[in-house]
Amino acid sequence: MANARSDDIARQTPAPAVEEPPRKSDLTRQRILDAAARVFSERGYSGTRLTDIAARAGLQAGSLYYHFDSREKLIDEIMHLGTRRTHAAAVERLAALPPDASPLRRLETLIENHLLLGLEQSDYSSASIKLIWQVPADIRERQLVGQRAYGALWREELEKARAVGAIRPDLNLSTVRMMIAGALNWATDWYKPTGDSPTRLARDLVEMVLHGLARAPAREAGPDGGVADPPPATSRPRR
Amino acid sequence: MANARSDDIARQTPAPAVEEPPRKSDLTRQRILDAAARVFSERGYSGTRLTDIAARAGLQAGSLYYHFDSREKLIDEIMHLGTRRTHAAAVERLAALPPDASPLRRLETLIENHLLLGLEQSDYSSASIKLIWQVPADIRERQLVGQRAYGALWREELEKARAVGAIRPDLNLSTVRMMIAGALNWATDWYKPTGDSPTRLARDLVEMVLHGLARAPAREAGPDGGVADPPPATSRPRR
DNA sequence: GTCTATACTGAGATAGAC
DNA sequence: GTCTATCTCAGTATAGAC
Repeated sequence: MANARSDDIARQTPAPAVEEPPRKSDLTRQRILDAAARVFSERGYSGTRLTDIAARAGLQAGSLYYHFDSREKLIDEIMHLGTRRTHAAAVERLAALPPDASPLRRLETLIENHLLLGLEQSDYSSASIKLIWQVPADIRERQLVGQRAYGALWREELEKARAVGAIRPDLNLSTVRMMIAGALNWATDWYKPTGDSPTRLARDLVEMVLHGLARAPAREAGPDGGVADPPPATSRPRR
Repeated sequence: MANARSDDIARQTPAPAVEEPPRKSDLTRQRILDAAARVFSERGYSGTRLTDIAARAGLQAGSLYYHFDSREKLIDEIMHLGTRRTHAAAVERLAALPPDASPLRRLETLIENHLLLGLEQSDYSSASIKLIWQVPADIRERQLVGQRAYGALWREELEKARAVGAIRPDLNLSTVRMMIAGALNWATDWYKPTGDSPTRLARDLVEMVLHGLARAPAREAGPDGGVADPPPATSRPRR
């Protein structure tokens, strides 16, 4: 799938206080993490054996234990990194918006960021999404705690949008959040690189989430300039 | 969660041609299936051991093999039943609509049916949803084949809606289908009986999917009478 | 048909040589 | 640090008594 995955967005290894040459075989540790993120995101929790990870990292299964205490610790770290990475990228992309960007434009950014990271930009993000409901409950609990900050970001943006009347006031926002997450995260599973591009998927998804599936009769332009209105009825149907 | 699950909707054991008393311990077989559906839907693929299933069905692990060749066969059957059940219930509920129900009303029905079965009405449906991306690829392939008819039903209804102009013409319908599935199916994982009721969730979900999150300025009533329009701006916010 | 007892297997984990 | 070899154990599956 993604030989070209960069995964350099928001790599947040805490920078050493002083310039140190990266200790020679913390590089191996990193290789193992990268390999594991990839394999887990491809084969899931029960489909991934330590042997697979070791093979991809170019060593023997037993050698992994020099770097990690257990398979579980390895999973913990990958998922944690995935969440942090998604979160950091979101913050970054929000910051890159013009300061007067509308709340809807900001939500759009959150949606795109999450989907693109999960689909093709980061094995860590994909893995954390794919694994969250596959892993045993204790692992999941730890992860959900770590995801609070990211969840809070979504909540804030949604509330901000509601405060200024950009979104409907009648929906339970935490339900909304979970539904959007579902639509985005499920894609991590069904997405095949042979179909629509991630960018195109993101577009349709943003449209659906913000404006819905139903033909909105005579919808007028909203107060913000950032979000495209649904195209006119004459658009050519797709598929 | 669901001691009261009926699971009698669309139970499709092929009726014997002649009236036969149900063979005494096909009943056991059924008990095993019910137990397995429940446990798998609660603990997932790798969290479920044959011992758990046996315990819930009231026998020893080894005894399962009198009724099923392998754990895999058992999973196959449960998931298959889940799909059939969801599909059959959908057909039933569509048939129960007034013949002049609008296409949007029909989509609404599909959405509600899928969500409610997955959340609380059928362990089989929950299990098939929860397991589909957890099981090994060969099991999944078989299931996806079995789901084609149900997928086709969705596709038909969506296309019908588009044909009469009830939904937007610019979205890729198979993407739409997967996004809706994601929003609905993800709920099977995060849903906790302590929050909003499934009915309430279904309402918000239908609203989101059909009309979107954005405040639609000056939306007018659609041509169909079945679907509630978004409430006025004065609605009281939730959460 | 269901039980008890046991065989088999895959995969995580450890030990010790290099 | 990484290898090879091995231990351990959980969990599926089988055998044979009842």
